[in-house]
Amino acid sequence: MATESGRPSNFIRDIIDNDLKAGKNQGRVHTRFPPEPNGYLHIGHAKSICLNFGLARDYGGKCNLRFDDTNPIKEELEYVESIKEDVRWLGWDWEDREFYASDYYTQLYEYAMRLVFMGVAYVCDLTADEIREYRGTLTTPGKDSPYRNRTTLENIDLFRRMRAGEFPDGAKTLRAKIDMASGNINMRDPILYRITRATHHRTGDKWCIYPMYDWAHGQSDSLEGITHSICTLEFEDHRPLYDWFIDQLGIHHPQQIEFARLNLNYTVMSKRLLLELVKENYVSGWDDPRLPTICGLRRRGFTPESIRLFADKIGVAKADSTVDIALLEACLREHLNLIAPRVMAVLRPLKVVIDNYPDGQVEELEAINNPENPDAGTRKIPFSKVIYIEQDDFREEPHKKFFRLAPGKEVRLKHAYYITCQKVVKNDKTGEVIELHCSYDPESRGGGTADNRKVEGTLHWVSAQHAVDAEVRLFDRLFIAEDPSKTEPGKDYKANLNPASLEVLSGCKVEPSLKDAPVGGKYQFLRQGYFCVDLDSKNGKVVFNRAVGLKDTWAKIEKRR
RNA sequence: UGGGGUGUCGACAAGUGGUAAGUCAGCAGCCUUUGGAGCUGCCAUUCCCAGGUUCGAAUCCUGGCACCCCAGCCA
Repeated sequence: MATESGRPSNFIRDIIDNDLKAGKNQGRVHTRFPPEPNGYLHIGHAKSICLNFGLARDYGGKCNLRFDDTNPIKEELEYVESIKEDVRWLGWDWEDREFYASDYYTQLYEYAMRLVFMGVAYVCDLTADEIREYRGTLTTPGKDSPYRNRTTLENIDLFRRMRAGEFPDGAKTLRAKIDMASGNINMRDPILYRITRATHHRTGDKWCIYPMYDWAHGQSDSLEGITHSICTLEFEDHRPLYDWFIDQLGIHHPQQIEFARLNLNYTVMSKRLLLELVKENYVSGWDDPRLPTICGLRRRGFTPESIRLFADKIGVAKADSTVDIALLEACLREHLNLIAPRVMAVLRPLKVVIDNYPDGQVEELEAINNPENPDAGTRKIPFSKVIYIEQDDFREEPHKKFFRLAPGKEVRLKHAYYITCQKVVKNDKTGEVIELHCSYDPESRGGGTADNRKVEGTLHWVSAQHAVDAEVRLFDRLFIAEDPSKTEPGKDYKANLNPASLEVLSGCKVEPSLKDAPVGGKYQFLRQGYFCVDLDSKNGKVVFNRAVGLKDTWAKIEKRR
């Protein structure tokens, strides 16, 4: 995990280094993570969170959590709670600096009034359609609103009355008077306030005018003394507007720096699409383990460390990019490999009777908990005459590279004995293999023999009479297409949903130590992958989610054939 | 046709005029009581293209090309 504390070079750190060298901001570094509470956080937000909080950590600065709650129609308390939980879970601490744009509504109103007094903001009576019309297009300039030259006195009066609730929703707006001919559309007299009678999750019905994001954001940063205001690329051409506001007001000037948002293949990251998948029940909820939401990843079995590691590894730059989801998975494996206890679990059981093993005998065999960490110690696992192995670990007619069990072949049972397959029992009708009869070598107890003979394969197993039943959920990517938005004409991203993204296995057999495994507990099922106890586990029923599989060389060999 | 950005390996991404880091993926091998992990080696004579400057260019200059974002009273 060395890279997590390492300091990868990136253009933002270069800027900060230079600022520090130049003595800007009295050497302060103060960032913020500014989510809108209108949805759950996803892995893309995690990139931004780790960037902002990570910068504060590395430069001995601070990072605020600020909710940009300027649109009461879309925002809810449920979302602010989930956001706080997720940021905390990721391992970051905003201490007492939990802020809301709505904390600044009064100040923002006063700032706006200042602009009105200065003659650079006016009340406009144009309808939404008219405003769009007057705005012009990308290639043609807009034209001035007929209300643009109202007197300052009239604007003061009108703006006060907007706030006082004298006009119906949408009847008027407050606009900055900048330049309707600007090539930058954001500068064509942007709207500062709109009239909307909606109950705000924090301010209730106190306000009937709400600031636009563009008006609130820069001033909020300024009020908080933010030095480096880091945001995504699409706000690059808003920067001149934010600068204009700050300069007009003559207040602290944060420096905005834009970076490329995270894209991941085989998934979607937009809040709108995630909301649709949740609302229309394509997934089980915001925390569906197939979703790239933070809570989905958490339920899936991801650790905060693995996500932070991922954020470090993908870096920060300005070029649009799409990161391979395999990198995210690799980060999870890297962390879980170090910390996850190894256990044995048979997902698709095949019964094996060891004919020469004494009836009724049970041995407690010692098993190492984690070869990567000797401190994890050992545990005892029961062995007996009838065990289960994985169906995939037996082949009647094996390929020469198949190192597992086959008629007449000897394999090692992990931590136990060598067994040799003597007889195959099949279902008369279907021909399906339903049971194996094997012999064991009593000299091989613990997994080795005095003659040092080689066995090609080592299998995991579970003693039948001691096994605990479990349900296991296997997840595959939610979409079959690298870029789900690329579809045939007339179809949308949902056409790319993977119909096999969830496979539920019941009747799985896991070793007895897992009987009371805690929700959220993470394990490596030997030779299979990393699994996490799902919150659906209750009254003795254990449910595991496969967070990620182990690298499977055999699967690759088999696929090539 | 306006404005703002970006182009370095299959995917991310360092590089800031001195001769292309690292990670993931892939490939080959070693090792292995997990076909896991670990270890070793290979994987960009070339940086969107074309000119130019220079002893020397991914880095500087000129001209192209491609891609992304912007016309919500969303953020």
